[in-house]
Amino acid sequence: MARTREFDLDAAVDAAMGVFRAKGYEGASMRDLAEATNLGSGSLYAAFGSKEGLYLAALDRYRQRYATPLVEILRSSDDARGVIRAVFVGVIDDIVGDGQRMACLIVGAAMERAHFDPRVVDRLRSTTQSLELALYDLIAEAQLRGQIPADRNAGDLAGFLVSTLQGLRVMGAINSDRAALMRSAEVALHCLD
Amino acid sequence: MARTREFDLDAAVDAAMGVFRAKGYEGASMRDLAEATNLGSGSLYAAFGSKEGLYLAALDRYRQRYATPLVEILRSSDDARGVIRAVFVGVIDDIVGDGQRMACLIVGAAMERAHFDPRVVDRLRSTTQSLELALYDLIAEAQLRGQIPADRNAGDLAGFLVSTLQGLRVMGAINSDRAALMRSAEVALHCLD
DNA sequence: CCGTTACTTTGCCGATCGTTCCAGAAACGA
DNA sequence: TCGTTTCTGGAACGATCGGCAAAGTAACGG
Repeated sequence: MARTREFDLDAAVDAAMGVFRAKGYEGASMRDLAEATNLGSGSLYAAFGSKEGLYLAALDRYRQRYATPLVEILRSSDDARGVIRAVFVGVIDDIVGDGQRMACLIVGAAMERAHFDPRVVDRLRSTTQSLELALYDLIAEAQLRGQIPADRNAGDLAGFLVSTLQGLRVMGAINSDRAALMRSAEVALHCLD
Repeated sequence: MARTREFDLDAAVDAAMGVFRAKGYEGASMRDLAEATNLGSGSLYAAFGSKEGLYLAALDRYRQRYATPLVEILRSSDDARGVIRAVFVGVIDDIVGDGQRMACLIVGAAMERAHFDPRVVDRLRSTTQSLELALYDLIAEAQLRGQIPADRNAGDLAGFLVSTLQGLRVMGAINSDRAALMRSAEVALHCLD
């Protein structure tokens, strides 16, 4: 055997994720990434293969850290309106929270990379679909209990809510106005009535 | 006097807009832009000052060409639901239409440039606000005529609809499924009932 | 027709891009 | 402790970046 890896791969991915959120894919240079991760470029290439590979790892980390918890919230309770509202509030707080960074790596990836990298598209579809599916299950069961009108199509509502979340992220990038975002979210929630 | 400008500035801006839509701000090089406009880079710098200046001109062109017509549609009729649906259908067709390009330079600018360039932010806010105002006027007058329930807040609805449009552009970049986008749009329109 | 003026092109600048490679450091088995 | 093996950081690669300056060219007033 021989020398073992010294640096923390997870921490490096986290740091890279931050750089990509702040500067985008093209705007982030490998030097930026090497500096942020406190690694030499050789180590980065040995670990991730290429800038694109590092970006995919950062995108996966973002999904795991910010998208998966939303699904878990949605599956944590039977109070459909309550958990959906909680998800919306969480996302809005995230948007307004750190105004410097790109709010959402997923929306950024959709705009900047989806047309060039099918692996990015796969990940984005997987994320939106799992979110949509969690919403669908939640809504469908609430309809069975009569908490949401049964004449609405649960799949349509789920897709609409996912779309609305992405819209809030865009609007938040243009105008980081928490109250305005909340008003739009409340209108969207009103669609469940 | 002296020699007059030979090339068509408008055509150059159009070509640059296409390049920025396809590649984003950082992804588009001045050589890409010079090639697309059939101009020397010197002419581009004489006319626009910098890459950022050219980007702003392209963004303004995009607003004029794709955002202003939406406002005009909204102000062209008293049939609130009809014109709003027409706007949504138009945007969705635009999204699905040319699958290669970034659907919307405005969303792309919001993600990639808003955090770096306040002049971009000004333009994005101006565009979303004019769209929101047109929607507000339309909805408020429809409420006076009893075509939309008067207990809804017209401003909230207008902001929500603008946000929804941006969300559709993001979802379209991830999955260019016209029927799915239309279903989400129909749910959003249902909020006017 | 010429002088002037402005526009266009060309080529190049220093800097930086993503990537590769190598010399040295460090951790293992023996 | 030593030899081997792997990892590390930084130097350096060719290419390309945004930007610029100077030479060349075309259109005007006179």
